[in-house]
Amino acid sequence: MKQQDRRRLAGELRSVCMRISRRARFENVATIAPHQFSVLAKLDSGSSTPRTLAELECVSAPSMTRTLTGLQERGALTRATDPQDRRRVVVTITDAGRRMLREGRRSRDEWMFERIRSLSDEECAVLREAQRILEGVVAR
Amino acid sequence: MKQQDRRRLAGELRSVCMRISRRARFENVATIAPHQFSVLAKLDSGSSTPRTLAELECVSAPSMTRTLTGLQERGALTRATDPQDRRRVVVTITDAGRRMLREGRRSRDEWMFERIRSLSDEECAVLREAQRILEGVVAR
DNA sequence: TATTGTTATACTCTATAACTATA
DNA sequence: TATAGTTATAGAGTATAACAATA
Repeated sequence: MKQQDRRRLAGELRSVCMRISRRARFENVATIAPHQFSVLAKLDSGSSTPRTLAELECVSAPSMTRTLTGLQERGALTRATDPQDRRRVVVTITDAGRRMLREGRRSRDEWMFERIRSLSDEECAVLREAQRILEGVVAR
Repeated sequence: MKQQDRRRLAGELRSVCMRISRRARFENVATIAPHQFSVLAKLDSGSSTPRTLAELECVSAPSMTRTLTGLQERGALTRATDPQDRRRVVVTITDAGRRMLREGRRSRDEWMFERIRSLSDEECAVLREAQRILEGVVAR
């Protein structure tokens, strides 16, 4: 495939991903905001600290403090000072947080599922393969 | 493909589209914000009014007023009262606005292109086909 | 009286700078 | 003196309510 064609493919793929992303976000009834959702997803695979979370999410430390406070007020996580280094705070997801995460996922996926279900098996196979390739692309 | 598998595919596709969307947005050097970019893209295919643009963009009328004012201050568009119905304002993109739009597109697409260029021809073919299917999905 | 657009005001999420506690 | 986290404050972008101009 020529470089020119790849450039066009890149542009069109980027565009369609953005539109899907936008609609899956807008057209759902999520009770949890995107930035909160993203933090809970990180915490679901293990406890962390505010600083680490801020770096992973590409936001400032004060922004993360605020996000964590909001989630804590809703009972989605706990904050505890690390006994080893008492400057540090260990953030841990709660069962309620896991429920919010699950509900958020379900809500977002519903939009996509409604549009996938009417496709042919062949089309789904292409999308499955594309998803695998894109996982590699985004991992870089 | 079983319903269960489709549901999982939907979730994973939605997720990877969001991550791509997020990174293509964050990791670019765009001089134009996403909501401004989106409005200019609409105007590029023809003049419009604040109200229509607000509805297309799913934002309130005052928000659109603000966005338009910002773009106008940067010389990206003009506002003129409609002589037929003097309550209405006709918004038109300028040449400077078209240049911003082009530059914004180039900047966003660059991230994706850098990751597409090292794929095999076969992988690109799958992505091309997937893009076509996803265009249909998002059109609904 | 209804419609189009803007202004007034407030809320949320973001950032940088200043501060506190601990190492 | 350096680091982790929070608080203070300000700047975007958003919304609803109130307003002016026009139909």
